[in-house]
Amino acid sequence: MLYCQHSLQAQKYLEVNMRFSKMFIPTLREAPSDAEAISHILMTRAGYVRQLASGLYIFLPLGWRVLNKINAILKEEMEKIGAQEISMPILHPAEIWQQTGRWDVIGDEMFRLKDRTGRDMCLGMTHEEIMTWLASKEIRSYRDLPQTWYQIQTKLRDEARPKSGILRTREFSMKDSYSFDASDEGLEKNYQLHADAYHKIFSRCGLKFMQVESDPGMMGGATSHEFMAPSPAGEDEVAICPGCGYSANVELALSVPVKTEPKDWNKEEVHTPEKRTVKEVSNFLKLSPAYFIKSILVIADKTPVLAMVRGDQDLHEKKLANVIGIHRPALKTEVKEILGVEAGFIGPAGQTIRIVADNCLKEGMYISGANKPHYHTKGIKAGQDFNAEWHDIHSAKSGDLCTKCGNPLGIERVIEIGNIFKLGTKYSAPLKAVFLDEEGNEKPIIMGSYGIGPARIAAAAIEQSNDKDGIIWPKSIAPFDAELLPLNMNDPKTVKIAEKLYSELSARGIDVLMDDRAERAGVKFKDADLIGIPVQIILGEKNLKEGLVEIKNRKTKEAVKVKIEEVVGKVKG
RNA sequence: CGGGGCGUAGCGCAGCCUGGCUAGCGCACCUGCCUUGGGAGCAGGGGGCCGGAGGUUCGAAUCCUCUCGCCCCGACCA
Repeated sequence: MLYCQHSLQAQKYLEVNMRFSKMFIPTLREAPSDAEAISHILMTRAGYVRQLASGLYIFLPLGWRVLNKINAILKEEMEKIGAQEISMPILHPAEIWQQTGRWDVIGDEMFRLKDRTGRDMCLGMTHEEIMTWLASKEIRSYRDLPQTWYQIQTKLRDEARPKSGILRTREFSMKDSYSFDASDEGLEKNYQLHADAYHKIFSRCGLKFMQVESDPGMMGGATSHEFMAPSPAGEDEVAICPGCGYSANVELALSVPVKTEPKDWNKEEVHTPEKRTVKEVSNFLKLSPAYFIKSILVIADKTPVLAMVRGDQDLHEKKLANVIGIHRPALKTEVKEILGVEAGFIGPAGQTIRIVADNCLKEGMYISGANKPHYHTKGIKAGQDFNAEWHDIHSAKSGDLCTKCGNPLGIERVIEIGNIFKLGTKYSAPLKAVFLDEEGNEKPIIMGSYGIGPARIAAAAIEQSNDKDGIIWPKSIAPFDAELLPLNMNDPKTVKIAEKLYSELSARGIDVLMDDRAERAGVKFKDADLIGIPVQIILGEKNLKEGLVEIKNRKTKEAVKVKIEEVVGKVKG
């Protein structure tokens, strides 16, 4: 009996919450002026989110429903690969972060605080440390492995620059999972299971996406991939080869710049008065920038390094950092001091400092600074005029050739929606998360970590699917399956049929939002399109007189008239 | 952190340069009438510490200084 009362109440509550007149859906006719990204504008206008402060967002009922839909998919696919859901604190003691060294490595991006006793604490930006701590306490034997634990948990990062609405925030929810294995083979398997699960997740969420090679960065470990949703609103770029399928974040994408027609110059010094940049000199000498060497002096750990790329290429800081470590550009005064000539006329010839040069400079003849004010040297050749450490340190750009198959690469802007890392023992070793193998040897657990940002999925879905009228949700993550639009709430017949359809659809497990407001038809249409529920069921007086209602597809705008009795079947199918 | 922009009603904006009536417009909101297939119409109404502090001035939304917040570009992004 008690149970019955409860469920009756629940039923009533549910119904109230599916009526537009009762639900909190504050739609806006105009977008706030500080919104720029389409997803940000539409989520705000359609009443999905509100901003509390920079990088902090409130999810309103519609927005929260979308996140829950996404989370449900995440959970299903995680459980399918044997991951077990747990929940970790977001307030962490400093010691654990100190043990892995990240307490010191990570800078202002970590929120730090002290508890009342003065103990250092931080807010979790990710959970490798805490997950590993747990494993270190509980895992003893190879028999306890493998394990995969996951959570959908809040992360906090004091971002240098929150941006694009919900895409880059200081507090966000993340599905993060962690695998613990006794062997590299085990990790490989879990890594692959996650990659497969991620493909299913993003497909189910209706996204266009791709998996690309990525830079493990400070996460450590050897291998990592990112899942990217193509969109101009993204902040990453990937290089894609249409020939062999090679795809990688431009931070590490390898490419071969298109070769230039070989020149056979005699070495000579050319007077280039006041011409300093590659652009200036190449215009002055009427030669393509590709015949020049761009030399950039940087300071790494107090020692100078001369980095060189071809004149038509750009140096990629991250690629260079992977070779020489953290570095900064040299000051103008340092250039003069170290190389003996002002910036603009520096070149590799005769220099004795460390030189790191882009692979493509190995071949060909170039023009470079003569290390003498207002002069450049024509006819410089690698091996003859200078020696260097050879690496791919240029930014891959559209039209560069694939290192694997030689086809021209394309560059695409993307939103990062997920990543997977092979961590190895980076965290288990310092935190002493170890196990005994069959022979009784103590070994560190082999780990992987895997993240997905649900809010980014939502934002990416909107970025990829919208029109001038509003959002067009993929069915799977829409806040409702269908929206009922009784156009004239003053017409008793309309109301009666709307109520009937509403309860019939609900009874069949279809989530319906009924726009029961006493608004005019135009307002309801506009809001329905803005909110973006995939199916609109339109109840107009004229059609109802003939026993018909209209079912309209939000995406295609196609509408079909069907008999009232057929609505449920039609929507369900 | 560097560069740029903006803070005036819930939202979008004007006014500021060249100081001076009661700070204004559109939308939204409230009341009534009317209307009901693409953000209707008429009439009436409520809502503001002009981001904050200090200064200049007889007088500051407006000029000056400081400060806080938000957005964009860059740096950064485990």
